[in-house]
Amino acid sequence: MATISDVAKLAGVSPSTVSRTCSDHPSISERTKERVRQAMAQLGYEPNFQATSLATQNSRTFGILLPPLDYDAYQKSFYLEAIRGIGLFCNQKQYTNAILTGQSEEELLQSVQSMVKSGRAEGFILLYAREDDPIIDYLQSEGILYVLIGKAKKFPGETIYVDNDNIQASRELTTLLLDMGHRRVAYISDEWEHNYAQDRKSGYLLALTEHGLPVRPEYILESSGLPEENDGKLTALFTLPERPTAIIASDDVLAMALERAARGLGLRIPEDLSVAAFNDSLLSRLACPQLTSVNINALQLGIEAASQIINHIENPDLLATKIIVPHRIVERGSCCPPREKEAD
Amino acid sequence: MATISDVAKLAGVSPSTVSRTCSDHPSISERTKERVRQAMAQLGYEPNFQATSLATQNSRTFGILLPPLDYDAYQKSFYLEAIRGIGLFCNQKQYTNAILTGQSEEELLQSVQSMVKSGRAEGFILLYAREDDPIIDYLQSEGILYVLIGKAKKFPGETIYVDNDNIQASRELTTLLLDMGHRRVAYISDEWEHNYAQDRKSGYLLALTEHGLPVRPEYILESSGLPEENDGKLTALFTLPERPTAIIASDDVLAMALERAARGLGLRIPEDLSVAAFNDSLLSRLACPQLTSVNINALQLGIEAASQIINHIENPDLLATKIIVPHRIVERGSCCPPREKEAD
DNA sequence: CAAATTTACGCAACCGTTTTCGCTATGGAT
DNA sequence: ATCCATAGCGAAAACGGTTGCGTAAATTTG
Repeated sequence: MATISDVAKLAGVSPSTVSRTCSDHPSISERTKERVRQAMAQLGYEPNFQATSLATQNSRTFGILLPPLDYDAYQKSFYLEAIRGIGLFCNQKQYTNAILTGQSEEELLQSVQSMVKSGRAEGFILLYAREDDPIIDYLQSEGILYVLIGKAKKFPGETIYVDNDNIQASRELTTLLLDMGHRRVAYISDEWEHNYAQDRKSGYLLALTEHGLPVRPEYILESSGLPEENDGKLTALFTLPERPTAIIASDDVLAMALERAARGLGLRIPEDLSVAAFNDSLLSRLACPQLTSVNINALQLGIEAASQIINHIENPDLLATKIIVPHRIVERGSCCPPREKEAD
Repeated sequence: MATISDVAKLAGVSPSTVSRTCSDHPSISERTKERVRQAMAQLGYEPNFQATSLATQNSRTFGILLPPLDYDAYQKSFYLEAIRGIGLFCNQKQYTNAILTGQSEEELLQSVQSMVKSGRAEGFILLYAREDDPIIDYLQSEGILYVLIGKAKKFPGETIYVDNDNIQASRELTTLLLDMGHRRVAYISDEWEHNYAQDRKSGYLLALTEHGLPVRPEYILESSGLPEENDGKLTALFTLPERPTAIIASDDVLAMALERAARGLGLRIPEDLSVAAFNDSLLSRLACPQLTSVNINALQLGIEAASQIINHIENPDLLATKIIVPHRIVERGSCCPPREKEAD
């Protein structure tokens, strides 16, 4: 690899002049700069990354935190899309990102601490947001920059986060069903630990209230674990004396599991049960009938998160902002008006 | 952040002694080492990463290449699992990984070149393998270390790759169907550009031949693009005078799309059509009936790839090895013996 | 007990940049 | 002609480590 002094020699100048040429310093004449640029091109010179960051004391690198071991979550395309968005933006801005993951929360925390103390990372993007997170506590207490994808619960106001307006999205989705004539709409979520599920529930509740409908606790299912494990609870829901005619799932995967359970009980979709969900993953296109789902623009969530963190790295005194990425309800065949006799 | 001389002062030794203590150099007495270690612990010292890599001329970092823009591929959980495996191993070994992606192949190539020339990466893991890849050409011509997940076609023998035995897996899967009594088994793949699809086809062909069955070209569908776009071809396949009674799909997603198409033509699964696929993603558990699929252990593919690249970074004269990660056929409800009248 | 060896550590050079400071021309003002 | 800015560039000191080499003290050897 060519070094700065190789370039300097070839151009007949000193290393400092080459360095200044790279940053387009005004005190170098255009003539000299041109000579230097030619030499750089000729040698295919690119400044050594470690030397630069040692000298400037910044690493242009941040970590991306995947949630610690959570098998099924990893099946979800959301993370990959977000990562891709982050990667895209990084490449543009000449930043580097490092994926961090661990078997456990402690392992992940250790990696984070190590990245910080060794000066490798200038900040972190958390691909998840949960209520009580030791990692956030650490970052917050050390004053380390981080961006959340999801909603900040613990230190809102002082944390930067990128999210959808999940309340609004859920409200719209619920309203869609209500406007079709449904009066018995259920809500199911699996990841209670992830804050966005709570917002989606809030939006659901809001829409019900706005339409003057009562909130029936038996229509709200908040569980966790593999889809299969919920079959019992789902069966209970669908065999209620007044079973719901429509249901909102906080996730496509959950919706699919739910459809399985419903079909097992002889319910047809959408005739007997309308289903709407979130995330608009490939699944929603593959389901029969295709699933009405809210597209949350995961790619753009990633891009915005990267944009935010880089912006804050370069301008440390910027205030904590909150970015809302738009959503889009994609209507497909899984929702239809309720049958006459079942309408309220 | 504490520096090496902070530690040195506190321990009453020179920086070199601290450095040597870190690497457990034999020429430092155990007594002194202990004093230094205490000082390190007290200050929470961790060597500065950029300084270390500048001095030792190695960055303990490699890049992970996602395939350039390929919308649907990103929906697949394979990449995420592999990334997670890589991340897990990296953290253990104190290595850093950087995700690289781009809108186009050129963009990605540029990022790779930049990583190399700036000394940021010591190697790359390619999460995909395709026939004619300018990136591989570049890496090969510059003698840069890389590990493929998938099968190396262009420079086998000189490239390190981690893969499943796709031929064998496909052969077993096909045999499974043949042993059930199926005689008209079709094969469909979408990603012709990815080499593993070709191995899966080979395994399929092999099994047919071993059972003395003819290869019917009309039973082999190799296409690309979104699942929906294949509907025409699939319809043609299923309305053949002698339509297949079983079908192998190179991917779960494809299998789901295929089931949609089949159901649209009134075929029931598995009674009228047995379906078996690859990848064993969450999808295969969510399908009705659940899908028989080959689990390829994506997590371990990632782990092995990381292990290989780190091993080769640290021992540059190691020979190119080839790692085969075991697969596992997960039998679920989507396959059953053909109905009498349809059996050969 | 002197010589030779080994042990245990420090000095200083180096890795490839950035950046402060200072030097040397040059040109304009006086 | 003298003085002062200013433009344009180089020397050298950081940045925080690693490592070859030198050397004093401790130990072994003859």
